[in-house]
Amino acid sequence: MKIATWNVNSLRTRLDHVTQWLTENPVDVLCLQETKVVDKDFPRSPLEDLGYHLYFSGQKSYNGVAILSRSPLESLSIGFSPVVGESIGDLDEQKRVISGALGDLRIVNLYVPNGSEVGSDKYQYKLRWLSVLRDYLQELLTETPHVLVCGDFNIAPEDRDIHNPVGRANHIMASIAEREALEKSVLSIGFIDIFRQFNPDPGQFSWWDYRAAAFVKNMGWRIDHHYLSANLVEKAIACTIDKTPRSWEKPSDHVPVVVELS
DNA sequence: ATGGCATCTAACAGATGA
Repeated sequence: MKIATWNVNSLRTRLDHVTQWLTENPVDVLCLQETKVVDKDFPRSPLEDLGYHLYFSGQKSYNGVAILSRSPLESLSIGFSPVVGESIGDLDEQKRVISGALGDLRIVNLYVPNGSEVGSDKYQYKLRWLSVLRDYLQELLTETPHVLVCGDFNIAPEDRDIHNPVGRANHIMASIAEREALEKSVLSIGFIDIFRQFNPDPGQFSWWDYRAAAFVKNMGWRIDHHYLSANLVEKAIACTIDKTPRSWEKPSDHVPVVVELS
């Protein structure tokens, strides 16, 4: 079974890329972020025609997440509050969390806040959001030991995940507090960054800035991830980054990351 | 280098992204 994650930076703008990629890579599940489309305008037919069931949570202009699955998902859950309760303030207003189950496997699709600049209000929001993510994932782990958490994390976990780590301690997506939050909310409760189980090398990225010809110079960041719960790691066969769509015309700035499970 | 580029909007400039 193959599961992919891809921040498409507007699903409607990238619809041809998504359908082309799915035609060439007929994964079982595709988790999308930054769909930027309200639910009533979600482009259903082109994706259903490829054989996918669609699950989505969108809003106008920003954010938005979706799961495309060849088999129907069970126990669909949108946002943090169905899992952690209503005491999370404004953290479900932005549509960043969707989850569903395939048998005993729970799949969680996340679009972690960007954070803008270190120390900004959006940065504090990102850290608050990650704090609630810990409660959310811990609760899910009590329900099933087989949890896959994927998405755009907007955090490069280590310096080898950045083309040039100089100044990263105060850089958004690599600051000390962000990495500590990722450690506390995901890694410390047993999740494994499965890409690094197969690929230890530097220079492997999932996002390249649109500016300064970053892609052709491979000046990227690895910020899109698949985390597997400890009980799922032994089922992992491969995890790969597909850079191909970044070279297509008018691409997303992110590319798909695919994990294969037995 | 507060640029460089892309996407969105009760748009045509400003917010957001990373």
